[in-house]
Amino acid sequence: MNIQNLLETEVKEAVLTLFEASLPTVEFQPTRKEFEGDITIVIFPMLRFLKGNPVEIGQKIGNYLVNAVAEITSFNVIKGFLNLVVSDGFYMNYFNSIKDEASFGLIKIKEDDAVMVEYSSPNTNKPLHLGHVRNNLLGYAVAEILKAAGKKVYKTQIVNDRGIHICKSMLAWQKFGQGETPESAGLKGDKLVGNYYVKFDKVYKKEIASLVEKGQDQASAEKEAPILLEAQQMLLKWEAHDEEVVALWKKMNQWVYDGFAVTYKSLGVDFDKLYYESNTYLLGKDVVAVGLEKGIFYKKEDGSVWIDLTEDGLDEKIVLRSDGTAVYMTQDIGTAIQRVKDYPDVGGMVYTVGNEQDYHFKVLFLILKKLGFSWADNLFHLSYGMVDLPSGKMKSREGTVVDADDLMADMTQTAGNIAEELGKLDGYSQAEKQDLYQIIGLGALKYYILKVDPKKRILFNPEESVDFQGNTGPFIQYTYARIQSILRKASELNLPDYFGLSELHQKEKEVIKQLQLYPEIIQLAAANYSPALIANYTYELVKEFNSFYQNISILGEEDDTKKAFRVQLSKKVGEVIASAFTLLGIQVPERM
RNA sequence: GGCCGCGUGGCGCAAUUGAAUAGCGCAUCAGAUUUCGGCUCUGAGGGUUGGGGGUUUGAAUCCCUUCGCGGUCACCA
Repeated sequence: MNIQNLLETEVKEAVLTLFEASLPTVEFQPTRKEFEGDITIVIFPMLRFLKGNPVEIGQKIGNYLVNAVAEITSFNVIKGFLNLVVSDGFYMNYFNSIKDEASFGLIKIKEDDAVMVEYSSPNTNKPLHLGHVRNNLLGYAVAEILKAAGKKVYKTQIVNDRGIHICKSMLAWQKFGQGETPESAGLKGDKLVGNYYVKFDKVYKKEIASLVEKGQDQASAEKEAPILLEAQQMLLKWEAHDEEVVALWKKMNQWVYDGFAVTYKSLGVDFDKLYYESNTYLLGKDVVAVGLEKGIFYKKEDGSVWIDLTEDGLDEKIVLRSDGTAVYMTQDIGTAIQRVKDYPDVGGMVYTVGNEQDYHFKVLFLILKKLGFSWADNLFHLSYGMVDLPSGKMKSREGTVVDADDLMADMTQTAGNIAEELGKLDGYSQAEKQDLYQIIGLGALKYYILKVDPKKRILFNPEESVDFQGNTGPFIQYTYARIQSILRKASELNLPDYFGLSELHQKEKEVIKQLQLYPEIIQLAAANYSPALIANYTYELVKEFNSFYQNISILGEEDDTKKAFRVQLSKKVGEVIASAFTLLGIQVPERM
């Protein structure tokens, strides 16, 4: 029970007896540091329900609470703010109640309340890059946060494994590959296939140039370049289930999947269920037929099917081509429905997709709602901004992308260099060091990306992104490691296991107050799909701990009971840091 | 051009639901501690929250307007 829940009913009670008015809610705030008190009640919103001077009202409620609630020892009123001082005993009891709770703040999963979280969803013609990294980190973290808030979660992705872009790399390999394989080339499969995608583009550009030289105009040259026509032929063959093409497609896709598996493993993300576009690209057409009957969609003269969303402030959108084939929207409608068929407990979905598709998802959700699906009210587009480099925008064909594997290797390397300079890892084996560097490097990367609001674009500077100071992953990891060191030392001291203090140091109180927020933060983060909230909370906790650490001696204290308490408090802070970082997909090191 | 998003000290980011003097980190300066573990802590300087107007007891937050940046407006995905 935290103080807020305790006070809410008491305050309502107070207002009822003092002013004969009933309040729907009470507004709480942590008291600002410069004022005396632990929790603050804002009087202003009450003025709508009862008349009077805010200061007087505050005084009266304050008096009432001090008398009625044992945990409130005193109060002061400044303007419309009622600052309450909460007794040390309350915080001590609170801490005792959570100190052995292993899954503090986490809510047990309710099986009947499932969410499907989609993220990653790459194309199978090139390796993952920095943009995917943000996507994966966000999607994974949101999935874990939802779990922590008690939702059953299915992590999924839809693999873009078909289409003209896949045929391009297949064709280039067929023409120029000379049987090269990932083994023979010594390359990850996704890298190898990506190279042929680039190769295709080069040849294609050359062909266009030579056509233009022969007098053709640019636009038609782009459409008639022989290699492009060949790729289109290949797609037709694929759709006709041509054995040879399908075999090649399977082989090369498998190379890519093997490569992705490695990248996902180093990123630390996973999936419960994979969907493949090759299986879903025909879905949705039957639903369109149903919607057409219901009058949700309409048919144009050429046979194409549309939906008119002008009344909703959007425009008209096509859902079926005139030749009867599905478009992107059709597939997404069908896939969403398929997912609920596969997992009937799913009552909502989260789509982790870049903000260039904001409009698409707005339309998709609206269509699903109009089609009358009960779960359509619980769809969320986890939209995020682009990741730019100091050099500008990333473009795959121009080679200005940052490859995900290279990036992680770089971060690990940089973390290693910095740690090496700082020393203190003597006695570690090379393998242990490498492990640690990876934990730190990835911690830096993940925290750097997750701490900012997803909506904002990120300017990613690889050189500056590994930082060990301030609001960074490594700084928090470092604090965690320091706590572990304290615990190791403490375990040699033979401290009493019982403790209970009647008085708390202000810094101890502050740390407990910060711990107290953790369960609320998880709920809030889940409600807002916001890993950033967790990240920034963790940093606040670390700062609070450091201030505590600086101001009072933990192991130097002569009183064993106090020492034991402070060790327990440090331990709990460590646990919450680890717990919060786990939600973000970041590991914490025992030493660093 | 229509629609959507963003704009906060030099830089990078915060700020539940509209609340107290807009916080924090880097960087700069001055101290403290140097105790378990180094990069810990305290303080200072630095802001008309892009500009203008409005609603409100109260606005970074809501409304209008304007400027800047980005995205999107395909029978592509």
